[in-house]
Amino acid sequence: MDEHFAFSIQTGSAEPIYRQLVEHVRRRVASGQIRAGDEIPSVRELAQALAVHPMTISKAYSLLEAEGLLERRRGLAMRVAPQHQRAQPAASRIELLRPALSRAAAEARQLQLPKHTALKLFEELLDQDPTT
Amino acid sequence: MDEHFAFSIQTGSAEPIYRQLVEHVRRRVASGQIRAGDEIPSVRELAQALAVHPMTISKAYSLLEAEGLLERRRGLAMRVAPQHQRAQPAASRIELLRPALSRAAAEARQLQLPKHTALKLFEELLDQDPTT
Amino acid sequence: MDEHFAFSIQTGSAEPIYRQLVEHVRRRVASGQIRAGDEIPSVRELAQALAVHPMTISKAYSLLEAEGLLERRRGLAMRVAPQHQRAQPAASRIELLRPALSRAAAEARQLQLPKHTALKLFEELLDQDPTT
Amino acid sequence: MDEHFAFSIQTGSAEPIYRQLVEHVRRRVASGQIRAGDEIPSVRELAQALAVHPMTISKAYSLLEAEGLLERRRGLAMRVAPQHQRAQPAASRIELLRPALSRAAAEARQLQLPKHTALKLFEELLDQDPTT
DNA sequence: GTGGTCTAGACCACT
DNA sequence: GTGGTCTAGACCACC
Repeated sequence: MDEHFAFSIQTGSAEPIYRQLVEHVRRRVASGQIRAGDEIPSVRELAQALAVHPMTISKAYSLLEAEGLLERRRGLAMRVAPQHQRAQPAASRIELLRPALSRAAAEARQLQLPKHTALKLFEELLDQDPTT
Repeated sequence: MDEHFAFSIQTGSAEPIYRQLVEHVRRRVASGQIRAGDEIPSVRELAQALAVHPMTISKAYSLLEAEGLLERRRGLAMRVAPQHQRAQPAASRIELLRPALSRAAAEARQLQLPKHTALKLFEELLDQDPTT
Repeated sequence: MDEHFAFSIQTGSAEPIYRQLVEHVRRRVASGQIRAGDEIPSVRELAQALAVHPMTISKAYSLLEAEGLLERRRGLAMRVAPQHQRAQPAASRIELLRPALSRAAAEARQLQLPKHTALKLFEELLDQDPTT
Repeated sequence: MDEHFAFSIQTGSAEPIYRQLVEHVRRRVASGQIRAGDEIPSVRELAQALAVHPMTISKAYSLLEAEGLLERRRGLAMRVAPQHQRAQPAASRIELLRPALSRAAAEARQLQLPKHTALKLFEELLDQDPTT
């Protein structure tokens, strides 16, 4: 299962690990890569796989549970809440992209970069190898 | 002079004030809006204008000095290092945009958004009111 | 651990405490007394041991991180960057001595002291009790 | 006269300009390069030559006057106090070198450099071009 | 006037 | 527990 999930985190990043996990899961669910009812890796399992403190994983899962995306089942692995909305339409998913893109746009303006230059870079980056 | 500089910070942001300042100045210099040799506002002056503690400003300035962008002159206002590269060409400035845009691209991929959808949003955001 | 580290500072000195710490750590690492991967004392711990404000320690550590010598790990103690050059060979360490010695040489010349006189004094001082 | 004096200061140094001047003069007098009765450049003259604020020069001169090395004469240029001890013997001059050399020795010990290595570097530096 | 250093202490975020 | 950020304010040094 770990392999299908392919959680990836960057310990050196400015973004805290638990938040990287939360947003990662949100996007996976929104895009339909993880579906309602799917089990997710246990805290310990994932903690070991990512070489992270279990409490960090736990915190992320708790937040996702609080927002109703995950569901805790006593003695069993957590799973994506069945009643949770499945893959959202692109029109809705796009809103999850807005914050990051809005920030990039603000920086581009401050740098006084021509619009086409910024767009060209973005297009290149969208085409890149997903591991980068 | 404050008006020409128009430093802007957001106190509620997750990004620390001192770092907002650092990156703000970097972009201003890279885009040529502040040029080599220009004096920057004094610590106290800017602190008062932004309603921030002087040490916060000082910390930002110190970091910019450490990276060679600002120059300290004892007893005088700091200024952009004269030997510093002036306004960088777009080809170079674009590199300052890459991190933010790279992150947005990664998110777009995770959301499995069609390329043109992401590009369209970015284009819209680039056209927006430069309130940031 | 404090004892092994034996950080020493002089509060009365003209050199600021945080800089004394920075250079102390640099030399310890260069000489191999502290090695890549070693943890350094926590900010609070060292602050208490030296009877100094924690922020002063923090400032020193931040500078060492900025130059890539220390590595920050969120929620954990900082440590010497693993990828950092371990103990440097004498040929390289000597460069860290050059500034202080260069200054002394300039003064000796201005004083028009015979070379052997200056050298003799230096030799004596090198033999002295390492109280510093 | 400026040429014979050849005051040299480094504005980028950590040592304040006024102190560089004070110690420069002390060493020149101690070594006999400037003798009792010699006139020194006026504040304005030297300030212009060094591109430094006149008050900085004035502060240095005042300190030297306070320690009895210089003498103020109304309406005339300051001069080295006639009663001031002329060139001091090497045995005495060496004491002026001790602080800088002591510091270098302490650093050499912390770097765990072999004695002969440090001595060799010092010897090289003593032989170097005085302008360095 | 300029910036620098340090202290005291609150509050936050992360592991 | 770890470090980070910020404020309030004192005191110093320099120009």
